[in-house]
Amino acid sequence: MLVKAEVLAPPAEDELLLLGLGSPAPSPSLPSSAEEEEEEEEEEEEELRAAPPARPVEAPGGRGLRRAEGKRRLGRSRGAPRAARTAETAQRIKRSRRLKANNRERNRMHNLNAALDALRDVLPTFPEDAKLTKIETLRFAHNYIWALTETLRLAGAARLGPDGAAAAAVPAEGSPSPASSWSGGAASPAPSASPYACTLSPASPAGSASDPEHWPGRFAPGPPPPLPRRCL
DNA sequence: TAGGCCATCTGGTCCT
DNA sequence: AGGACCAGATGGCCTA
Repeated sequence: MLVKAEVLAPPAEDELLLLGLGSPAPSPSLPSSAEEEEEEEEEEEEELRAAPPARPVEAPGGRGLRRAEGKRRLGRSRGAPRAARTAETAQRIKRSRRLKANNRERNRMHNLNAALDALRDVLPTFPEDAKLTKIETLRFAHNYIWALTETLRLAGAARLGPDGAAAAAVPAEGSPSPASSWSGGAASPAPSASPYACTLSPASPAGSASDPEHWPGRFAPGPPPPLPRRCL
């Protein structure tokens, strides 16, 4: 499943860019990336196009002056020495690539988060439950899949034969059949459409619980239950 | 206020 | 060379 990153992407600031209006004062720690990125990209392209005759050196804050009606700065030839200018050019290109990489990384993480959200959507939780954290979502999904698999296995065994298999299909506690006890009855992988009488316990399936450090807090592994669910 | 969670930046590494 | 992926660092926000 592919989820477009744009869904979660921050609002576009294209208009501002097109109008030549940068954000008033981007905080130093949060460089209003998209915008700055565009600027820098533009700079890089200009840099590359106009490579040999280096552009006049600008003060770090003087971006707005860059396209000042083609007016040449006086003293261009008297500017920084060529070596310094090329060094600065290299610096700017480096910076531009960094910003590009930051942008890609941001999009990548947005995609990851979108996938995580999609996963949350198909996990059975009480609606009033607080949003699962990332790690909780992954662990819950892991256990949920395990529980569904187990349910299918037991249900299949029940259908197959009367000898032993049927007995195995009935949980030891004598509770109703696993499949029917799932909210909505069907072990659908997309149960979000129906209200839930129960929710799965995110407790670990057997086997992966060996490392307690991986199961902190409310996701600590309990005894591996045949059906990790929590009916209150 | 400490701790948990998160988003973002960053530099390194691997892959195409 | 450029992009994807990864892990560490950092700072903000929220809650107990």
